[in-house]
Amino acid sequence: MTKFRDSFDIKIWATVKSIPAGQVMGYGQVASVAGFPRYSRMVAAAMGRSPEPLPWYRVVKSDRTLAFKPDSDPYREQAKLLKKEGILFESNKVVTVDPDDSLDKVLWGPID
DNA sequence: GCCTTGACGAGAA
DNA sequence: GTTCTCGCCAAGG
Repeated sequence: MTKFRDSFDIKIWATVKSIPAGQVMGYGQVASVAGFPRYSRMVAAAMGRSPEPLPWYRVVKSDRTLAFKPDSDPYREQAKLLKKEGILFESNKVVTVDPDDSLDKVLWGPID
């Protein structure tokens, strides 16, 4: 018998892993895409429980700032990984290569 | 069973 | 720009 959390975690992990490099998603967005609207807070908990390394650093808050405290180690860790993906910062906010960051564009590519 | 806690989200002042 | 309040939902004490 599967607990709610088990199936939830699986979906969340799958969704996080589906985020393209150089692209970021909000917690609420991840939850929604995974099929669990309004479970933004649980997304954070699910990531902490992940048995395998996830691109968790591609998940940021809805206002595009990082979820950790700016002076914490995890914050610096995430910032480092993001930069490695080509994502930069501006006033503590992540900046993707596409300001209009729609996943469609990333997945389908720019339409000439 | 109640209260607090979160890697949250959104809106108001 | 900041700080507060409220909504959200499972987990842990």
